[in-house]
Amino acid sequence: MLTHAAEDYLKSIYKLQEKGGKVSTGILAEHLDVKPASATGMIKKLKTMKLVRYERYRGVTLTTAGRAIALEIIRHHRLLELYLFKALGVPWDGVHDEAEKLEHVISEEVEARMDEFLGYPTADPHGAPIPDKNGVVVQTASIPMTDLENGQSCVVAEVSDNDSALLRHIGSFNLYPGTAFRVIEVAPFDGPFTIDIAGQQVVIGREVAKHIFVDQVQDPDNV
Amino acid sequence: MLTHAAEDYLKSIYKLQEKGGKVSTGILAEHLDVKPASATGMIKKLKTMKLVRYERYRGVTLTTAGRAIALEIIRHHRLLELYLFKALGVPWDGVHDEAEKLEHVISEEVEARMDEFLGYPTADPHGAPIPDKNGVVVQTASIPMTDLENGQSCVVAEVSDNDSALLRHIGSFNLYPGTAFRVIEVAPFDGPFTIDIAGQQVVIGREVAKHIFVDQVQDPDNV
DNA sequence: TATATAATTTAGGCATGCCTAAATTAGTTT
DNA sequence: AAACTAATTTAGGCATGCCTAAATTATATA
Repeated sequence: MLTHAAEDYLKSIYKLQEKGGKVSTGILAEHLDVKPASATGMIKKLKTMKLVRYERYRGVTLTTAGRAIALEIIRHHRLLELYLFKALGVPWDGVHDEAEKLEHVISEEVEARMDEFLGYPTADPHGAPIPDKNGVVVQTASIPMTDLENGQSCVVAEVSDNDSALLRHIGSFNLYPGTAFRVIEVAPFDGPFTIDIAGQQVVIGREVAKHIFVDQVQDPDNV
Repeated sequence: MLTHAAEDYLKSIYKLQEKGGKVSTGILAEHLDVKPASATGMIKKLKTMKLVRYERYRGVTLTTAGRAIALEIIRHHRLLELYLFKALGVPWDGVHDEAEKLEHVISEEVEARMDEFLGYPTADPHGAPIPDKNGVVVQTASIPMTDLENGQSCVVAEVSDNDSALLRHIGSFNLYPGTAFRVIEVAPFDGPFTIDIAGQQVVIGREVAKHIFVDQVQDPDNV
C-alpha cells in the first residue's frame, strides 16, 4: 500500500500532466505546497516503485501503473464529494476538503456502496468527471468562460473545486453545473462579464470567470 | 491537532482504564499491538501535552482533557459504525475496521450530519454506547453471558466488535443486540451453552459466550 | 563564447513513531 | 537481606516526509 503523501503526488502529477505533458519539479512542488527539494525526493521514491518516469532536470510523467493509482484516488475523491453533498447535505464549498482526507482511507467496498447509492454517477458536484472502476474518464470539451463573447449562450459544465470561498461566491449567483446563462456584455480591457441567469442580471469578474468552464449552446433567441 | 497514533493511545488508555484503573505500559502496548518501549515513548509525549498522568513504573491515566479527546474519538468510531451499517449497508463484521480508519479523519460537521441522519442514536451496531457531543456515556449494567445459569432469560446488550470472524459467527446465530434468548442448558465443567432463540436451539461455546453481554429479563414462562 | 539567472538537485537536519537490545527498577522469593 | 524474575525504561537505529542551505545544471542574455 502507498503512503498518503505518495498518493497525493501521483494525483498532482496526473492533473498537471493533463494540461502540459511532462511535469517539472517546481510546478509539482508548488501544486502540493511543498519545497522543490522535497518533491525531488518523493519523485525518486516513486521512480523506484515504477510509478513514474523521471530524468533529472527533465520532468516527470506517470507510468501506466502510476496513472491507474492516480485515477483510483481521483475516483475516490469525486465520488466522496458527491456522496457528502447528496447523502449528507454537506455544502458544495465544503466537500472538497473533507474528501481530500477521506479519499486515502475508504475501502473499495464503501466506495462501491456509495457508487450504487448514487446510481453510478459520472460527475461530481463541481462538474468534474468521475473515472469509472476501470479508470476510464469521459473528457468533456468545455471552454473557460473567459473565452465567451457578447450574446453567447451556454451551460455551466464545471467549476474549480479547490477554493472554498470562491465556490461560495459562485454559488451565490446560482452558477452550478447545469445552470444556463447568456452573456449580455463583456466589458473591454479585460473587464467583467455581465450575464443573464434566468432573467437575473449578474456581473462576474474576470478572475472568477477563469474558474468557470462552460459548454456552448445554440441561443434560441438568436435562431 | 493530535496525530492518529496519539489518538489511538488515548482511546486505548480510556478503554483499559474503564476496567482496572491505572493502565500499565505493558497492557497498553499489547492492546495497541506495539512494543512496550514504544508505548513508553508515546506516554511521555502525551504527558508533556497534559493529556495523561504518568509516573514511571506506576502506570498511566487520562486527565480530563485526555478523556475528552478519547471520548470524541470513540464517538466518531461508533457513529461511523452505525452509519456505515445503516446508510451504506456495510455488514456488521466489516464496520469496525472501516471506522477505525475514518474516525481520525472526519470533521465535526460530517459527524453532526450522520448523527442527525441516524436520529441521534445511543448505541452502535454491536450495542456499545455512543457518547454524546459533551462526552456523556450511558453505562449499562450488562453481564457477560458466561454468568448465566440454567433457565435464565435475557436480551443481548452488546457484543465485542474487534474480531470480524467472531462477529460473522455470532451473526450466523442471529445474536444481535436486542435479540432475546433463554438458557436451556449450561454444560458442566465449563462446557458450552445451549440456548433457545425464537424457538431455535443453538449451542454457543464458552469462548464465544465471553464476548456476548446480556441484560437479564423476567421469563414469562416462569412467572 | 562567457556570464548571469533560474530551476533543480544534493547534503544535512528535524519530528514522528516504530523497532531491538541493554540497562534499570519493582516486587517476590529464599 | 540477597538474589532472582518480570516489567519497564533508556539508548540507539530505521523509514517517512518534510525543511533549509549549498552545489549543480540548464537556459537565456550580452
